[in-house]
Amino acid sequence: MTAQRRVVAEVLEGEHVHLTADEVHARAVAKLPEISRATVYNTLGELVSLGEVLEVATDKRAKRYDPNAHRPHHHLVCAQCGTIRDVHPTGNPLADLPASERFGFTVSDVEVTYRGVCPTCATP
Amino acid sequence: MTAQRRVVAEVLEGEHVHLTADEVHARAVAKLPEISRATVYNTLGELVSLGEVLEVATDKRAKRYDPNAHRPHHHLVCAQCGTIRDVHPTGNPLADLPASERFGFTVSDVEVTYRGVCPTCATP
DNA sequence: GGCTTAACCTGGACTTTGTCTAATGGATCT
DNA sequence: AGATCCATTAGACAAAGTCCAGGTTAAGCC
Repeated sequence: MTAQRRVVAEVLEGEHVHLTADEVHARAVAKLPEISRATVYNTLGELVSLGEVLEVATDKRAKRYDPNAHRPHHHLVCAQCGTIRDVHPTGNPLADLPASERFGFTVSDVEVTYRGVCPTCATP
Repeated sequence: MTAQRRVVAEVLEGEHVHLTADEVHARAVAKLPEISRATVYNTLGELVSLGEVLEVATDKRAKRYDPNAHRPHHHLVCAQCGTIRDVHPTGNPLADLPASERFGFTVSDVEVTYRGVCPTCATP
C-alpha cells in the first residue's frame, strides 16, 4: 500500500461515483501532484482484478470506474449530460432469457443500462 | 445515394452482424478500394442518426454497428471470443425499474447485455 | 453543352484513450 | 552499507475516432 494507491482509492469513495481514468488522475493529482497517469491506470486495473471496483461502459468513449462493487446494481444514464445513478431494478433479468434464446451459451451475468433525461436537463 | 454509401450499407446486411468501424472499412475497401476511413465514419454516423443502424457498446474498445435496428433486441456476448448474438428476452425490463429508483429521470430506453461463454469456447 | 453551386469524398493531421517500456527511486533484508 | 525487489515516473507508442482543406462529382440552370 503506497501513497499513490491510497490516493486513487480515496478518489473512488462514495455513492454514484463513476469517474473516467483521466478524471481519477486529475483528482489524484490534486492530492498528490507527482502521481503519474501510468500509475493511475495500473492501480485501477489492479482494483478491477481484485473485484473492488467495476468497469462500466455506459459512456461509449472512455471506461468508467464504479467503486460500488459489492452490492450488485445497474445504471441509469442521462442521455444529455451523462450523469449516472446506481439503480436496483426488481426481478432477476437473467431469468428473462429463455433457453431457446441462449444459443448454447453458459450465461453468467447481465448488465442493464437505462437511458433517459435527468430532472436538471428536463427543466428548461 | 452514392457508391460509397451503398457499399457501407451492403456491408452491414444480415442477422447477428456487429462490426466495428474499422471492420466495416476493411470490407468496404474490398468492394470499393478507394473508399476512405473518414467516409465510412461519416456514413455510419448518418445511418445511426437516421435510426437505420444502432451503436452498441458491448466491446469496451471500439463501437460496434448493428443493422438490426427495426426489431428491438438485446445482446449476448461471449466473454472469451467476443461473439455477439441478438437475443429477445421475455418481459419488459423498463417495467422493472420502480419509480422510487428513477430519481426523477424520464426513462425511455433500456439496453441489456448478457455475458457468458459460447459453446465453441466452452468445449476444450 | 457550359457554368454555378452544393454536396460529397479523400488524405492526412490531430485528439483522446489507453498500453508499454526503460530508467529511477524508495523500501526492506541481511 | 550493499543487494534486491517492486512501485513509480516520463515519455513513446498504439488504437479509435474526429476534423479540415482541397479536389471531385453531381445537379440545376441558362
